[in-house]
This record gives sequence, structure tokens and C-alpha cells, in this order.
Amino acid sequence: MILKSQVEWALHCCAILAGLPEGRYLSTKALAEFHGLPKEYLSKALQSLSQAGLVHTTLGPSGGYRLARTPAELTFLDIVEAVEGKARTFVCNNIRENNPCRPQGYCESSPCAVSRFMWEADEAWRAKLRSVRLSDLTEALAQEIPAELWKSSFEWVLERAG
Amino acid sequence: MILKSQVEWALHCCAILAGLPEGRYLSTKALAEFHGLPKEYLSKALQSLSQAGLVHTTLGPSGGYRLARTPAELTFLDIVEAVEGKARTFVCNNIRENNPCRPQGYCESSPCAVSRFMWEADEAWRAKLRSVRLSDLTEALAQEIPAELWKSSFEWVLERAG
DNA sequence: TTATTAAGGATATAAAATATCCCTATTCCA
DNA sequence: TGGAATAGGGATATTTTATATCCTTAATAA
Ligand code: SF4
Ligand code: SF4
Repeated sequence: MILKSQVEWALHCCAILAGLPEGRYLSTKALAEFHGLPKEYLSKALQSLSQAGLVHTTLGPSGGYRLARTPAELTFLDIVEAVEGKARTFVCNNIRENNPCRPQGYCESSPCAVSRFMWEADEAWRAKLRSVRLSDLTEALAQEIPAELWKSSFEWVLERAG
Repeated sequence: MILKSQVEWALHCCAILAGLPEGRYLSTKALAEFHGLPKEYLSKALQSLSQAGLVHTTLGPSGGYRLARTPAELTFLDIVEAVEGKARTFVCNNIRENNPCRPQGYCESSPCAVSRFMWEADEAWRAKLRSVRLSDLTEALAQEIPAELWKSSFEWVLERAG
């Protein structure tokens, strides 16, 4: 069970978009080039963000993406779920209904304890992701990335932002 | 990102094995029949449990599996990791090294903030799984499964246990 | 001796992730 | 006003993973 790489891409792209000045947009092309990613496929991840309402888009030259909310109002969970989906990571195949001792016509009313415990763990994962804001990420990155690289990256992006 | 169905199978099988009297073994065949699962493939999941040291096995007629520890000493995490592996669910592809502004020869020392936050969430998931013991599961199942079905299932298993 | 079992290697099939291609409508700009 | 650049989305191809089956071997109980 491994998250799609699009999750990482989306998080990095949002981190970049978080540094974009008000009202400006950054294209798929620029984001793909900056991260060294396949443009067409990254585009699918960005479309997921768009469909989830996390980013705004415009068309035409100088078009692209910008965040739909402030970085403090965007959580990791928003981004992860936009790309990976909201489905729980444990799916119940209801194998208990194959129990040969099960009475005819007997119908289980609710998910069994196995799924409940697994879903609690799933929820713990989501709760943690929900507690991390995009602004937390950008603050942490600003701390750990060398000031010069941080600055030149910002300039690189601004040159290409529409 | 969805857990393999073998995870559910392994949890249900362990729940059954937890009810087995001391010193007795239950075969793949019986476990597969009880849960309505493909015997050969379920066997792979049970082999994973065996390799992880969670169950003991014996060969020959009346051979099969029994728990290697008491249900109170076995956690959900033990079982999930035995089947699904211990690898983290977020893998870092180090795309930051594609940053065009990155100085030549510059080498990132440690994983960036993105992976750290994602790994914290992963750890929250594991911590929750670690906190649930197999005995918690059997207690919950004993509560929610009708007494009669619980009893007949136990008898069904005992008839086939070596 | 014979039947039965776990273990594990080899292989086949189905599903999901990854990736590319192409067409459309929109928008900017020369 | 026309051409270039953009997001969106459908179709398709490739690669990887999950699912499933088959077969051989060694151990064991009866
Ligand atoms: S997890 Fe529970 S509800 Fe889901 S299949 Fe297993 S027994 Fe049924
Ligand atoms: S998550 Fe961090 S360490 Fe991993 S690739 Fe992205 S930037 Fe690099």
C-alpha cells in the first residue's frame, strides 16, 4: 500500500503556489519543469486539485493555477484526498458472510470489529494530515532550505508566473 | 491506496486461531473454507504470518497453524505489517533535486518537510494499529456476534483442528 | 507406506498506477 | 482579428502491483 507519487507532486506544487503573489498564476509547464516531472501526467494531479476546489485556474497565455484559499486554510488532508481520493484504505469484503455456520438469510447489520478497528487507524492517519496546514509546510521549508536557493527558486517562479 | 485484501484475511484468521485450544493447529484448508477464500492464495498470507514469527506451524495430517503468542501479545500492527510490509506508505522520490535553481553538486542532507509530515501521519496510523491487541478484537467479536453463531463456528473449527 | 500438510518457486490473470497523445474551449496579446 | 498558449478531458498505451493458480519438495501423523 503506497500513496501515488502524484500526492508528493501535489504537495510540492501547492508549496510553490503558496509563495505566489496575490492574483498571479503558475502554469503546469512551469510546475513540471521546476520539479522535473512529466507535464501531461502532472496535469492530471493539478486537475484533481482543481476539481476539489483547492485551486483556481485561468486559461490562455499567462494562465495557470493559484491557491483558492490561504495556505493557513489548506490542510495536508485536503491535498492528499484531492489526489488520492477520500475512500478508506481498508475495504471490507464482508467475508464473514461466507461462514458455513451462518444461518440462512442471516444479515449482518453493521461492519464487524475488524473493519471498525482498521477504520479507526485510518481516521488517526487522516486526523494527523488534517492537523498540518500548508502554511506549516512553507514555514518548515523556509527554515530548512538554504536562503539563497529559496530566493532564486522564488525568482525563477516569478519570471514564469502569469 | 488500498490495503491488500490479504490484510483482512490475516486478521480474520488470527481471530479464529485465537480461539483455538492450547497445542492444536488449524490448516489452511479449514481457514479457507471457513472464510470462503481461495486456499492457495490465502496460504501466501499465512506464510507471511509464519515468516514474521506470529504463528507456529506443523506439517503432515493434523498440521496447520496456531498463534505463536497469546492474543494479548499480538497487535493489529504485527499482523498488518506481516502481510503488507513495514515500508512507509509515503515514498520520497526526491524531486527537489530537479530544482533548476539548485547549485551543482548540492546535496540535500535529509528528507524535506513534506516527507516528514507525511511520515508523521504514517506513524499515527501505525501507533493506532499498535494499540489494538488481537484480544481486543476477539472480545469485540464475542460481543457483537450472536451467541449461537459464535458457538457453532467454534465447534466447526474444533472439528477440523488437528 | 500413504495421505496430508506447509513452504515456496513459477507462472498466469486482473487491476491500478504511470504516462502519453490528441482534441476542445478559453484567453491573452500582437 | 488571428495566432499562440493555456486548462480540461477523453482515449489509449505501458508498467507495476495485486490476485490467483499450479506444481514440487520435505515433513509428519496414522
Ligand atoms: S472486516 Fe468485518 S465486516 Fe469486513 S468482511 Fe471482515 S468480517 Fe465482514
Ligand atoms: S518529499 Fe521532500 S525529500 Fe521527498 S522528494 Fe519531495 S522534497 Fe524531496
